[in-house]
Amino acid sequence: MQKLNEIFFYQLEKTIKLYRRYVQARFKDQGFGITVDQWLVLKALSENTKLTQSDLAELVFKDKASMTRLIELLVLKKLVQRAAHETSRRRFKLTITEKGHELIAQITPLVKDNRKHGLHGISLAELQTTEQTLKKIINNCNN
Amino acid sequence: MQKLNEIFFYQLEKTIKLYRRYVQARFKDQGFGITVDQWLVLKALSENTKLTQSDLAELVFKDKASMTRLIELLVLKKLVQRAAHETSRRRFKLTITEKGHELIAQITPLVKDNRKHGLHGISLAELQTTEQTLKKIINNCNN
DNA sequence: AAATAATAGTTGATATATCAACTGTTGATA
DNA sequence: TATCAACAGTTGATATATCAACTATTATTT
Repeated sequence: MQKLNEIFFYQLEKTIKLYRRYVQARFKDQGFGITVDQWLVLKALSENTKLTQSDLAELVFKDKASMTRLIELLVLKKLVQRAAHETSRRRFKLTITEKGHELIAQITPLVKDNRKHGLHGISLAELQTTEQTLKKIINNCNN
Repeated sequence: MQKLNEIFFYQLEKTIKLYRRYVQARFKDQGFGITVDQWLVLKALSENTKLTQSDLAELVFKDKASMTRLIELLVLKKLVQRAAHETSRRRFKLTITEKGHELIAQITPLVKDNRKHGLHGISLAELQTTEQTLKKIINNCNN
């Protein structure tokens, strides 16, 4: 069998973990007291206010229980508010607070810069091929 | 800013998480009572007996404390043995037990099949480009 | 050789993730 | 409309990850 280091999926894992570590370190450096996952949820919510906790869980690849707790944290940090849902008493209406919007505004340049830094020196063609490969793998794993 | 779904690193994360989930499910289905991380450690050890716990931690992107506990589990499962190191009293000599070797032999076909399944329909050229992209990202994150 | 720094690994505290069982609510259907 | 299934979210138990502080040992410096 191939050595770990030569295995494609090992490299894939290595890449995303290093990138996450890089991003998390920058978040910390610059005094943003949130995790990458919390950021993803915040960003998803800012794109679409109608997302339920279950939707969010799926989006960031966690289960509902984890999402309950993650959102509790965002609420504790006063970045997100939970309110009664207009039509369903099962759901919550999740809204980003003023403080949350401020954080998003402040962190966005950093986030963009992280992506740019991570993708530095990679041509558009390479990137597109890579995206295509990822899509195929995603498909393969779903059946 | 782009939507989450259009962001390259989000796709990257999605890919590896789905693949992991896929592999873990197959491990479970077929009655292999180990996690993907435990498998990676076992495999790394089978490639190189001289690896220390710290080496292993770095290899699978965890810290030393996590590795201590992961190895404890492998020892409990009687897949790995800890013994005194020949030259250093700080280290352990980690060896794979007979049972461990058997597990490796049994799980290897499944592992190979998983990789094949995950990469189905991807050309060699695509794969190589993708690997190159990953390497560049890894480099970018390390400085 | 003595002092100091660096290394390998462990431990306890804490954070987070996952699972299964649960509540309450809504949707479907008979 | 009464029944039952599906759904949204929570909770407690448990597993795992991470951090910081620690011990013991080995390597380096002076």
